Amino acid sequence: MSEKTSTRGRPRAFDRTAALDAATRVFWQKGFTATSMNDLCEAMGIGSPSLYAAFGSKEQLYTEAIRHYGAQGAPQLCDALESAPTAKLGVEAFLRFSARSLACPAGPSGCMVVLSAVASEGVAGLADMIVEERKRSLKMIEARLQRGIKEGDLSRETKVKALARFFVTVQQGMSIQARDGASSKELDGVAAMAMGAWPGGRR
Amino acid sequence: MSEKTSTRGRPRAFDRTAALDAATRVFWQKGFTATSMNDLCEAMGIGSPSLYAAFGSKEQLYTEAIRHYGAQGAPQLCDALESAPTAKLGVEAFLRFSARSLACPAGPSGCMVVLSAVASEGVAGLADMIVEERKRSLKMIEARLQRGIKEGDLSRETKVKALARFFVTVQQGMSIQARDGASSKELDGVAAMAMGAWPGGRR
DNA sequence: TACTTTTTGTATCGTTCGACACAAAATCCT
DNA sequence: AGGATTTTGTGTCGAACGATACAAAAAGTA
Repeated sequence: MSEKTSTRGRPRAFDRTAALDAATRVFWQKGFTATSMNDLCEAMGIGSPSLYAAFGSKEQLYTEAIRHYGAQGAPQLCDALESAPTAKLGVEAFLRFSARSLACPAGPSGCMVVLSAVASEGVAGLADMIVEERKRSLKMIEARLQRGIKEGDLSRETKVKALARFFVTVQQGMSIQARDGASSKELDGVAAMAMGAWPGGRR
Repeated sequence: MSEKTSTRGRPRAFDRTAALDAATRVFWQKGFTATSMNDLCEAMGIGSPSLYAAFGSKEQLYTEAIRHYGAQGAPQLCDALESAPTAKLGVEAFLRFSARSLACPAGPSGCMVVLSAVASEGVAGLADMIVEERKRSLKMIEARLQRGIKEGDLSRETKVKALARFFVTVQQGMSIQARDGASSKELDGVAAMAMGAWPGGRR
C-alpha cells in the first residue's frame, strides 16, 4: 500500500509479498496473541529489523495480513454470491464455497477473520477492526437478499436481516467446525441443511 | 475435586469457588493466552502463591474454569434438549436457550468453550481438551435425534449426523455473533430460522 | 573512487511473562 | 504454651516477549 519503492540504497533481499503470505499463514493458524515475533521471523525467513522496516510492527503486519487474506478468498466468495441467478442459489453457492474452502488442506482450517474472534482480544485496536471485517459478510448477504426481492425470486415479506444473519451464523459456525476437524463433505452437509431453512418451503 | 480439605494449618483467606468464578470470567472474556497471571490475581483478589497453592498452575486453573463454566450452563442446556416431548421441540429449546444465554449481559457474550477455539492454540494440551469438550455438544444432539426416531417423532430416514452437525454449527456461529454484539432477540431470530431447516417441511 | 542511502545480521534493550523461594502469620493439636 | 502445619505477602527468578541500536554490507549517484 503505502510502500516506498525507492531505487536508492541496498535492495531488499526477500520478496515482500511472499513474506506477507507466510506471515498470514502463521497468524491464520495461531491467532495474533499466540504468534510471536520469533514465529514470524522464522516463517518469513527474515530478521526482526527487516520485518519492522518492511511492515512497521507486529500489529501492522497483522492488519496487512488480514487484508491479504481477504484479497485472496473474498472475491471468489463474493462472486459465488453475486453471479448466481437467484438469491437462493447465490446463498447456496456462498455456503457451499465456504464449505469447500474452510476445510481445504492447502491452508489452516477455518476462516482467519472469524477465528480471530478471541485471539485478537486484549489488543483493543485489533478487536474492533476484526469485528468490522466480519460485519461486511453480513451486509453482503443482506444486499444479495434485497436484490433477490427486487428481482422477484424472493418474497417481498422475507425477513431479510434475520435470514442474512442466519446464513452468516451458519458460515461462521463452519469455521469452528473446520478447526475441530470437520471435512469439506461434512461442512457441505451443513450447508445443504441450512438451505432447508430457505423461506417458502423445501424442494 | 481432588482438593485437600485439611483442617490443620492456617486457613485459606479467600473463597475458592468465588475465586474460580472470577477466574472463569476473565478466561471467558479474554481467552487463555491473552489472560495474564496479573489479570487473574487481580480479578481473584489473591497473590500468585495462593493461586498456585489452590489451583496448581495457570493451565490447571483454566481447565478447572472450563469445567466450572460447563457445570453452570450445561445442565439447563441439556435439560432443554432432553425434557422436551419431541426431538424437534428439544432442538428448538436448545437453540433458543442458547440464544438467550449467549447474549446475556450478566456474563461475557458467547460460549466460553466455543470461543476458546483459537485462544487456546499454541499450548497444545489445551487445544485437544477444548475440541473434545465441543464434540460433546454434537454427540448430545445426535443422541436426542436418535431418541426422536425411536419415539416416532422423527422420520427413520433422517440424516441424524448431518442434522446434528448443522444445529451445532448454528449454535457455535451464534457465539461469534454474540461476541460481535448481536442481541438475544437477533440470536433468537437465527434459532427460529434454523428450525426452518427441520426435515419434513416447515410449520 | 568517494559519498549517500537503504537493508542486513548481531546483539541487546526494557518489560512482562509464568512460576517459585522465603519467612512471617495464622490456625490446629498436644 | 509450644510444636506442627498450611497460607499469606514480598520479592525475585530465568525465559520469552516486542522492539531497536549499531555497524557492516550492498546498491545507486556523482
